[in-house]
Amino acid sequence: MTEGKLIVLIGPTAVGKTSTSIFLAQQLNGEVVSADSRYFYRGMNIGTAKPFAEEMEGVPHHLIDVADPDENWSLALFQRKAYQAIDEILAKGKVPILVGGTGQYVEAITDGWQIPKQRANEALREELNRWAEEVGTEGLHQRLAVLDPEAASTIDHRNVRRTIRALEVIFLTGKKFSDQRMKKEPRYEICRIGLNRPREELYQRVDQRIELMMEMDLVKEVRDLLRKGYAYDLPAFSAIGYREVIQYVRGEISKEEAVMLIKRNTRKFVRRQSNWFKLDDPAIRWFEMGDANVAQAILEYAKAFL
RNA sequence: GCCGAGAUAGCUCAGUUGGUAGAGCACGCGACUGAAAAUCGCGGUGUCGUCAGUUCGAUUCUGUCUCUCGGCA
Repeated sequence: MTEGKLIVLIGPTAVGKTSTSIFLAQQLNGEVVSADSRYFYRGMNIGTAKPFAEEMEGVPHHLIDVADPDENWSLALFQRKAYQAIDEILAKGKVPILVGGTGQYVEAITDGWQIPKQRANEALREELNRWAEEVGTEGLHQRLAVLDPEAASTIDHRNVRRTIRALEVIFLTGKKFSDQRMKKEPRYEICRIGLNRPREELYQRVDQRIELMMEMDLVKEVRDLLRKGYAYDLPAFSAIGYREVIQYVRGEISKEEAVMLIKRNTRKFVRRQSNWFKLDDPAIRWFEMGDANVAQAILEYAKAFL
């Protein structure tokens, strides 16, 4: 028994999710729930390509500008807030449209992820990081292999970050990480709509978008954030565009290098995103954004689902 | 015009005491459960500038030509 119908719009950065989602919401009496890990943060607008208020054309958006850059959001917190937003929209008799972006976050909703309850513990993470420097990442991973062989087998031995998270959960809960990480039936009946474009075209759009970001003065946006007192090494500033501009602002690289790096890293990001949303996934109905009347075709498909 | 250095993967370059080659980046693929725009793994890629000589065998040695970059006129 699901709690309602959910439309999920997925696809890589710069494919055209924003305009499609707003069009769908207008046509279907819907509201947008963002599944983009960088839209949470207030003041991070240009570099994240966050939709502007005018662009939204009155369509309500959820989970955008809900935190300051020094508040650390997470998968579990996102999941809770997203469920809440979706349920509220359904209660109003409207159509929720989840739009992302962040593959892990989308999947947590669409695949009913049961996330280990243990929250992040910075002190322990620091301690484990120091330990990793002593015994090496291999040593850390071997420790995990002893405590939770199943988790160890799914985490690469050189991936310190994921190894540390698994150890953190085990140390703090006294239970295996692999036993606390599960999937249940999704809470909603889901219609997955994938937006696609040829890679080459996507890369071109990415490059153009980045030039535009520089014209809109991303550098000033970053300077303003730092001037407000936010530390340059906040997790939120690991976002593409921000970390490179921060390097530039701190005099570590030239502006040209920063732009080049932003382009390069965004392309890599496109590829990593494509890993979550696969073209041969039978659960996703893909639409080519270059085609004529795509928006109409997507609308028809969504209507048939509802 | 002369002298010197160079020409090897899409790019920057390494290398082969002669047995047809390898790094980084780019590019492609994959993992992902409270940092995820994060973090990490796997994989191709080549007439080794031209023509000739020496050699069983040349990308490697010799000569030649072409081009590039320095310096000197």
